[in-house]
Amino acid sequence: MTGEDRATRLREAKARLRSHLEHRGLRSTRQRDAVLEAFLAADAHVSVEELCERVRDAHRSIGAATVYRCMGLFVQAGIAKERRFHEGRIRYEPGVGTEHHDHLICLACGDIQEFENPTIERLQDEIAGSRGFSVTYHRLELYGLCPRCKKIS
Amino acid sequence: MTGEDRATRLREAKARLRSHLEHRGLRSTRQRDAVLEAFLAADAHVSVEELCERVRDAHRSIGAATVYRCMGLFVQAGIAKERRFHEGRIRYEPGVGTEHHDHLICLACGDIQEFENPTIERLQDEIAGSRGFSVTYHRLELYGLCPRCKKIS
DNA sequence: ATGCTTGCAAACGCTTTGCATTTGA
DNA sequence: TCAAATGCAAAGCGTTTGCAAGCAT
Repeated sequence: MTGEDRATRLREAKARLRSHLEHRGLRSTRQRDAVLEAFLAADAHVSVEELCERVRDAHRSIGAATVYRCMGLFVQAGIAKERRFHEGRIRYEPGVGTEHHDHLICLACGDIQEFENPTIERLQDEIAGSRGFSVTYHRLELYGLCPRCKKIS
Repeated sequence: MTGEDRATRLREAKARLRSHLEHRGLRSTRQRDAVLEAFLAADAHVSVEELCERVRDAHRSIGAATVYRCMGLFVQAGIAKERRFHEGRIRYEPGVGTEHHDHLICLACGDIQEFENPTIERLQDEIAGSRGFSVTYHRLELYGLCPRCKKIS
């Protein structure tokens, strides 16, 4: 991602947050700003723990509860998407400026890559449709070893 | 599943457990037998909580810890497979006499259906391969509304 | 008799919640 | 001003673990 992309994404995310807050009579706070900046500056798929550390660099003594509450808010505002991989804890990825995608996860180093495959998407819809299901969302995760970890082991 | 299938599965599962235990110097206990019977008698995708209730019918005052330990043992013995859907808690499905499959889950009633699609499997391998990943296992879950719940809502 | 198993309760890790206090509009 | 937001600590939830007592071999 280029610096301009990042700047655009930040601007758009801030705009969405502002509108979401105004629309609901909620308030803009320094904590929310700090969490948003930390979230967008981090890699995709940050955990709350990682986010807390990052936020504390800018804003001493922010509570984990606040980070959780912020992220919940961002999800509602469409700024963040929640993901739960095999480890169980929640990770967040940007919800603006990203297309739908699935994940490839290295069990050794934890690396997470994204991919997208229209054929799989279509087949999923066909399978669901043939059983009368309407799909709200799906989860497709491939777990294994990335090239580097495969070599080491 | 017919009665004979069930009987066959039960027999095979017991044999596997026995051999697993002997092989490791572990012991056969009434609790392990009771949990195995309850597990195989239950629907696929039972939670530990459901399993505890069922086991208690046969064996009063069995601890949840024991059920957790039994299921861990059964997974090691290849008798059970662990699944974690959106709710977070562990569910188990039979590991003997079942083919690999993915899941279709109704968000309203919790119904879980199984499906299998060779084309999707192949595409997954291609995607992983093209990035140098070797896949150990995957997770494909389609969440939505089953025909019945779609009608009601 | 030995040491694997059990059941209980306590500990766990992550997330949510209650509440007094602070803060933004 | 005054409801919304924060920070802390406590509670929640499903799961795991330590330990003394029980039981299979």
